[in-house]
Amino acid sequence: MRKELSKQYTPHGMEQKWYKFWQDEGMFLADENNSHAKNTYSIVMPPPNITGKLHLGHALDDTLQDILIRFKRMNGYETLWLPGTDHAAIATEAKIVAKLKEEGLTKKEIGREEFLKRAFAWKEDFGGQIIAQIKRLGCSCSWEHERFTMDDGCSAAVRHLFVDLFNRGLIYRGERIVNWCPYCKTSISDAEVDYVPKAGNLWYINYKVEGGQFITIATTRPETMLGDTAIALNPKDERYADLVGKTAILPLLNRKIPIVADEYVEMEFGTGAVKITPAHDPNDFEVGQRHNLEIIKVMTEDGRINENGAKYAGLAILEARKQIIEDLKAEGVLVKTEELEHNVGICYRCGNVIEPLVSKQWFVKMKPLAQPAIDAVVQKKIKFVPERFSKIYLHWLENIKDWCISRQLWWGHRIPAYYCEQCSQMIVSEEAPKVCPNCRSTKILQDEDTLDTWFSAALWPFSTMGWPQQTNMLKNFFPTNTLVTAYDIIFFWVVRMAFVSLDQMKEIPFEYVYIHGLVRDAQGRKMSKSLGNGVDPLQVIEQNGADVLRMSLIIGNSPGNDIRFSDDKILLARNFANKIWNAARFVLMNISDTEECEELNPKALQIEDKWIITRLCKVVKEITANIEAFELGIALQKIYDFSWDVFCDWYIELAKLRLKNHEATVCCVLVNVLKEILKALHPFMPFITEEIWQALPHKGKSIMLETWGIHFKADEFKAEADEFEKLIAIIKAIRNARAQGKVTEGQKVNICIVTAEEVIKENADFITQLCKAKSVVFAKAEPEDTDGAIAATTDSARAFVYVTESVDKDKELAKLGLQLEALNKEYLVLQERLSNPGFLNKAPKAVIDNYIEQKEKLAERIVNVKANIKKYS
RNA sequence: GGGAGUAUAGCUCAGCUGGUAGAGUAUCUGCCUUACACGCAGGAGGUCACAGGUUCGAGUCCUGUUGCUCCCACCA
Repeated sequence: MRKELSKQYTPHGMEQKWYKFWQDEGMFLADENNSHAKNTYSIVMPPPNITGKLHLGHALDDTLQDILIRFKRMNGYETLWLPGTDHAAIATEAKIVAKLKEEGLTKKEIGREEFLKRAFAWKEDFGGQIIAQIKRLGCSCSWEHERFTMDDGCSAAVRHLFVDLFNRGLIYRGERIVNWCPYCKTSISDAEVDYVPKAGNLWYINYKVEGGQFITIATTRPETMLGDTAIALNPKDERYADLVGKTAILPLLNRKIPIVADEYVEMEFGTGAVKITPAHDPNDFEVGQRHNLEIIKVMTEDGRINENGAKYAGLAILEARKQIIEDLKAEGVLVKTEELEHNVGICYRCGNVIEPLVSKQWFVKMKPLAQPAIDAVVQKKIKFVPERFSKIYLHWLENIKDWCISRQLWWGHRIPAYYCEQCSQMIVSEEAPKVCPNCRSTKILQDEDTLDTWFSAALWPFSTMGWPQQTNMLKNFFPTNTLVTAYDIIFFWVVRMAFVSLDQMKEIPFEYVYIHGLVRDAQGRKMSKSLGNGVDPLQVIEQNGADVLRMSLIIGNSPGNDIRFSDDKILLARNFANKIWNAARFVLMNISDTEECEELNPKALQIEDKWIITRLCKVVKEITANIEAFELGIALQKIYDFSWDVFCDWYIELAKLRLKNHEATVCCVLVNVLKEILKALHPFMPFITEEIWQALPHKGKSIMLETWGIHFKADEFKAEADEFEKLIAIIKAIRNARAQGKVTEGQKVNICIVTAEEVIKENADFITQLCKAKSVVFAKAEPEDTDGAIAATTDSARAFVYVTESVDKDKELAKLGLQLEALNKEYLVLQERLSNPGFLNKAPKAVIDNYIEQKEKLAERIVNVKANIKKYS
C-alpha cells in the first residue's frame, strides 16, 4: 500500500512500533533445537553491569553486534544473540553501601541477608533499565534467553567450576600478598589496580648494625618498618660485602633483623640497601620466601596500625607515618629526606591507595590453564580482529600469576567451601553439606567470601546456554562465532573466558574476537563522569533516533581504533537519514497504488537502468565482503556513497525525464534499487529501513526477514554500464564549463558536441535536462565558429557551450519580486513567534534555536534577493 | 624498562593484499530546478610527520628519527 511520508524524517514513534512488531512476531527467536549446526551463528553479548546507565561504549558495542547478527540473519543463518546482565560485584556493592550511608546505615548493621535483599532489588531496578535502553537502540537480541550472572543456572555453573578446579588442585587457599583496598575492605586482583604518579618522599634511615656500624636504607613508606624482618643487599655490591650475614637493629622497636643478600636489590637506587617487610610488599614477600623470613603484619584491614606496631597501634597509616618520622628524627637516625615522584597503586573502583598485605585468600593456579589458551591463539583457532590484539592477549597469559578469586564482599557468588565448627574440617562442594563427613557435626559454616566478578563472567559463553547441563542450545550454538568487545577488557574477560572454556568445554569459546576502540569526546578525551563530558546515548536517540546514533557511531570507525564522538557525526547521520527518507518519498510519489514492481523485465531496461543495476550489484558485493571482514565503517560508507552520489544525484535525476511519461520500467527500477539499498542499510539502520520498506509495495513481512544480496546478475550489463559512464563524464564536463564561464541558471545555452560515442548521441535528452540546455546538437568536427563558446572535454567527447541569451531582466525582476514578498512573509512569521513570550518560555530550547537559525538564514536570503533586484534594475 | 597504536585537506577521520590522493564538516561561487536548503551544481584547499631503502612505480612494504596516545611491568 502506498503511504504518505512526511517531508522530513522524524524517528519518533516508528522505533517503538517496529521493535514491538519484530518482537511480537518472534523475529528475534533463536530455535535452540535447530540441528542444522553449520547454519547457525551466535554472539554472546558482553553483559552490561547493573550499576549504571547505558553509555556510548555500550551503544557502540551493541550496535556492532546488532549489525553482525542482522546481517547473518538476512543471510539465512539461525542466529542466537544471547543477552544478559552482570552483577558487577564490587561496583554494585559500592553503590549499595553508598546508598546505605545516605540512610545512616552500614553493611554490618543490616546484616548479610538484608544487604542481599537490597542488592537484588537494585538489580531489578537498574538491570531492567539497561535492558530497556538496549532495546531502544534496536538490538535484536534473543530476549527469551536473557540471563543474569547470579541467576540460578549461572550460579550452579559457578559452583560446578569451583568444585572441579578445587578437586583437580587448581584452586588453593593460601597466605599471599594481595592488593587490599582499605576503603572497599576487600582484596582486588592485580588487573584492578591502577597506578598513578604521586609526589612523595624518599626517607633515608640509619639502621644500627651489630658492631657499631650503621647501614642507611631508603624508603617511601617508613611506617612499614614496624614490620621489617630483614635488610637486603645486592650480593654483587662490594660496598656492603662485609655486612651480609650480620644482624641489624630495627630503630624504634629495637628488633634484631638479619642482613641478607638478594638479586632483587638494585644497587643504583637509594643507598643500595633495602628494608624488607614481607607482610606489606609483594617483592619483599618473595624475598622473605627465599630467605625464610618472619612475616609480621602491622596493618589492619581498615588501614590502621595493628597491635604489632607497639605504641603506634591504632593510628591510621598516614598519621603513623608522620609520628614515625618525628620519632626517627628525635633518635637522630633520619639521615635525609628527598622528594621523589613514584607510582602509587590505587583501587580502580574507589580511587583509594592500595595497601599490599598478607592475607588468606583463594587462588586459581594459572600456569596449567594458561597454556591451552595461548595455544588456541597461536594456532589461530581464536582469531583477533585486528590481529595485533593477540599480542596483548598472549603477553598477558605468558606472564600470568595466580589469580586471586576471593573477595571480601557480600554481593556475589559465595565461595562453595564449608567449615565444620567442631573439627575445622573443610568441605568444598556444589551443595551445602548437612553434616560434617569427618565428625558428623551439623554445625557447618560457609566461607564468608564471595568470588571475583570475572570468575562467573569467564563462564558466560556457555553457562548462559545451560552448562553444565548438556543442552541442545550448547550443541547447536557453542562455540560461539564472534565476541565483540573493547580492548580494555581483554585481560579481565577475554583471556578468562578463553582458558575456562578450553579447560571445561575442551573448546574455544568463540572463533573471532572483534575488538573495537573506546568512544571519546570531540577533543579525544575519555568520557568520564568526573569530566562531565559524557554524551548520553538515550538523549541522542530522543533527539535524532536510534538509527542516527547507530550510524554516527559506525561511520568512519575502523576495527581497534578509538572514535571521537561529535555533533558533526550526528549531523552527518541525520542528514543521511533524511536523504534516504526523501529518496523514498520521491519514489513513492511517482509510483501508482497498484504498481507491481516485484520483477524486473531485463528486455525493457534502458541503458541508465542497466548502469544503476550494475553499480548496485558491485557495491553490494563489496559491502558483503566488508561486513564479513568486520569492516563495518567502510561498508556503511559505501552504502552512503552509493545511495547519495549514485542513486539520488544521478539515477533519480535521470529518471525524472522518464517519469514525465509515467513510464513503468523506470518506476520498477526505482523501487527495486531503493529496496536493495534499504536491505543493505538495514543492519545499520533498522528502524528507518523498516518504516520505508513497509510503505513500499512488497510481499514480505519485514525487511528483517529479507534475503541478503541482489537478485540480478552482476556482470550482465557491465559493458553497457561502462558506456554510460561516458555520458556522465560529458555532462559533468559541461556543467563544469558552465560554472567556469559564470553562466547562471537562468541563462539558456546551446551545446554542440563532437563525439563518436553513440551513447552520448542517443541520450542527448539527458544532456539537455541535466545541463539546462536549450538545444544540443552533434557535429562531426569542431565547429568553425567557436567564438565566445566555452569548451568542455572528456576522453570521448568535446563540447562547446554557447550562451545564447542574456538574462531577461523584466522576467527576472518579476520573479525576484515574488520571491522577496514570500521571504518577507516567512520572516515576519518567525519574528512574531520569537517575540512571543509564551512561546519562548514553553518551547524546548532546540526548537527555539532552530527558529533563530532559520530566521538568520532567511535574513541572509532576503539580503541576497535584494542585491539581485538591484543588479537587474 | 618492555610493547602497541598513531602521524593524510583548516577540523574529524577513511584509504584492505603497493598502480593517477578520498569522505564529512568548514570555506568560496552560483542556485528554493519542489524528494530533500538536513538540499542541488561547481570550485579552491594535501611534498600523505621526517630521513633513508626495496620497486618500473610507495600514503601503502622495510630501516631509522621525531611528535602524540595507550597498554604492561616497576621504582624499596
